[in-house]
Amino acid sequence: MVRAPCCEKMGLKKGPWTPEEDKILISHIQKYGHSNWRALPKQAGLLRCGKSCRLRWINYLRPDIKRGNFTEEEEKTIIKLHEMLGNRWSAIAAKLPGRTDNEIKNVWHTHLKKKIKQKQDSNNQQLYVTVPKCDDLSVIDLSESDNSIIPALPGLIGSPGHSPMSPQPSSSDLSTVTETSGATAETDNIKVEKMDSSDMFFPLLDQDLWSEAELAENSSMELASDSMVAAGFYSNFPRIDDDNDMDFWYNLFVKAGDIEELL
DNA sequence: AATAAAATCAACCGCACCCTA
DNA sequence: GTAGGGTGCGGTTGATTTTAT
Repeated sequence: MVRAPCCEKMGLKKGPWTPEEDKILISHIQKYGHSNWRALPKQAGLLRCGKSCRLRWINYLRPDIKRGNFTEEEEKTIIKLHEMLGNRWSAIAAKLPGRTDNEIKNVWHTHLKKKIKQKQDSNNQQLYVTVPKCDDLSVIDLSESDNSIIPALPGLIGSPGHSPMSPQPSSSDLSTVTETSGATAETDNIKVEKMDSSDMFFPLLDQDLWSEAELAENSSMELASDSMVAAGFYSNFPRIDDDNDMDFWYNLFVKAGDIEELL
């Protein structure tokens, strides 16, 4: 058997659909359904290939399609699902009644990706520790900040063995994150010194330096990996070289707060 | 008002999977 | 077991619209 070309080139129309074509397609599907997309255009008298008909129906003509802008709630759902599922648009669409995979894909590429990046950028400004050589770093209390994203990092900064990056500031210099006086519980606020991006000492590393396989070696890190991938953290953090370091980053990302709070 | 640049979105393309002969 | 047909999916394109200069 010789496979027939998907679209017989001769005489088949491409490009935007006309209202007349839409009408024909809708009425045909209403009468006969769409059990065979390949045969459908011929039966309906459309000069389109089956693929094109299917796409038009699924993405535009289906009666249950929800038109209009995505709500805040829908956007949050997409972000969350994308964090879990990756670019599996149809799976994401299945969780959003009335929305198509194509539409979600478009919204992701045009809006949400940028939105997340902006959030990340602003979060990075606060999350990442600075080289504390500047004397006049002001101190901000995140509890009063609009961008408060770190609920608490008990025992993280300055605790023994937490030295995951290189070059290292000396322990006495590690004043970048300090607990407020009297902080005793995990929910206590912390203070983070305001930083300038030029002060960052985290080297930019390629994602492959910190592979999924490495993360998967440790189940706890595995938990964090999807969120990290989704948030683009890999490119900003150094690799983990020992268990202490592993604990450090695990605490930082998993205990420090749900990814949702970063978004 | 004219033009350029950026954003948006519908549609196409190629691939992979599943089913069937 | 294998090859082809049908379908669905994700990536990409390009026309159109909107915004900025």
